Amino acid sequence: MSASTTARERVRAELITEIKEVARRQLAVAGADRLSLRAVARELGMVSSAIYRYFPSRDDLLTALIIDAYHAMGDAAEAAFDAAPDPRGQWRAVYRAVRDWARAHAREYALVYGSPVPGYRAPQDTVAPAARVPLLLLEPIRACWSAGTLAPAFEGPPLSPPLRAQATRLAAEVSPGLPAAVVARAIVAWTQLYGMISFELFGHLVGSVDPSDEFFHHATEQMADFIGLPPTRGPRPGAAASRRRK
Amino acid sequence: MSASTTARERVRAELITEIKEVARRQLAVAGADRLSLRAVARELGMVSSAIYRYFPSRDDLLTALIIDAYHAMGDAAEAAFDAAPDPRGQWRAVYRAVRDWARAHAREYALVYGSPVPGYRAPQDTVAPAARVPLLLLEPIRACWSAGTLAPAFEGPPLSPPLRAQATRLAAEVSPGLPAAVVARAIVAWTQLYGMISFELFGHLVGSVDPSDEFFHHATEQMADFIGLPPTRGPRPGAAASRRRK
DNA sequence: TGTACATCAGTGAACGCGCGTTCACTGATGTAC
DNA sequence: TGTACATCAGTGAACGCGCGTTCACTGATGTAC
Repeated sequence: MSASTTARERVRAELITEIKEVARRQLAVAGADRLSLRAVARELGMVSSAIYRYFPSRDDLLTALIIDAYHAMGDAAEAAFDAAPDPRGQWRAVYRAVRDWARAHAREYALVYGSPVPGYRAPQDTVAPAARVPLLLLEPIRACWSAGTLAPAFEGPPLSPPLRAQATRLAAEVSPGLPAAVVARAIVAWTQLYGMISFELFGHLVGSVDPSDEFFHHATEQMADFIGLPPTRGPRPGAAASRRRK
Repeated sequence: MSASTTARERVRAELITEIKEVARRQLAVAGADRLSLRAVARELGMVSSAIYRYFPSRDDLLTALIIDAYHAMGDAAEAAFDAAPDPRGQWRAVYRAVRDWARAHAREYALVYGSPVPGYRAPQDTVAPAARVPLLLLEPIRACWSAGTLAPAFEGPPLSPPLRAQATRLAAEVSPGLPAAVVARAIVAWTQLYGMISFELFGHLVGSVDPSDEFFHHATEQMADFIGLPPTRGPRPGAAASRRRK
């Protein structure tokens, strides 16, 4: 682990980053199936076979991009979360951050949440990064539950025994003590969020609520009510950040 | 329009159908980007250029498949709708039919609701077929509204003026008189439904609620409550059909 | 500090593949008189 | 009913393209003594 070894390793790490950046840029233009190792190499001024020093195959490069995308989204959501003043604010912040990230990185979003890339199987390494956003969404729910302030807008149907079992097992892993019914609701909201974003990005809201900003914010509050997060006291979402800076 | 002309046209129509069937079968295996005109021609025992007698380009074949997929899904949903006894039953029936169809035709579903095919732009002809399922979902809501039995589980946030305008315009096109707030809720439910199905098919529920049947049915009822459809009197979803046969 | 050797990065040619689309053409099927 | 002509379906060769991956190789960078 001498200085020189580190130097070589540093160069190597930089090139890996650079390859991923170029690949991401090409992804943004072309979509996942059009992503080509040869094109990436060309843009980097290398010969195509040189890429194989860094990624053993195209699929491995794709996997790296997928993991990066999950993390980029997780980072954005986490930063927004941290800047929010209270549980409902955190909920809003994560919703908004996920959507903003998705709109700014539509192809990367599609890579992760769109149709599975044919022939590609996601390895286990993607599981943890993928869980970051849902875990963040659970956090305000858990906090309110602990504080006794979680007040679902309506009771909803009872859980069937198998669903109760699934939700209980999940709660144990992720937020011990949270009731199964609450977990089930959270999953409903989670799927709504991504369904809404996918519809917006993939063009299915054209003709109904497009542009979608207002609808998005409305759905955010609907789902927060559905979950039972108590209303924020004081200023509304956008204002929260500026209040901090004061 | 003599009999002989019709004969030739009939053969032509049959070949168009056959091409689409083969293409659909290949889609089921490979995914949209791997769909190849040459492969389709090969399977039909034709030379690849012969396809151009029937579809001017690969994109036109894709468009035809997309429209067919919307219609297949619409047909399935409509049949289920027609067999249902009351508004909530219709809601359930459509939810279930859409999911069943999606699971049975995952690649076709992905073609339509997954990532947009790179370089492909959906022409206007897809709009009406795409609207069939959402229109079916609105139907029980409209019926209950007219009957005065629509009872949302909670009031929810007020609509911002722009959202109210969008929802009102949409209601005017689609279900005149339906209040904007109801339309907005319907869209929330609609996006939840497809988000849930996409997550299930694309593997994002692995590790939470997989298998997803129980969760799906739970979400169906949650969303029906959310919308305010009155509960069904008597037997539950599965039983409705057998009751008919009795 | 200097030399012999091992490791690694990158090259360039090649393999073998499949694709969408065009074009001039041959026959067969239908139409008009 | 029969013939001349027009329409259409399908052929086969070709154009021009890009792809992922392998392999033997040259140099440069680092390591051990």
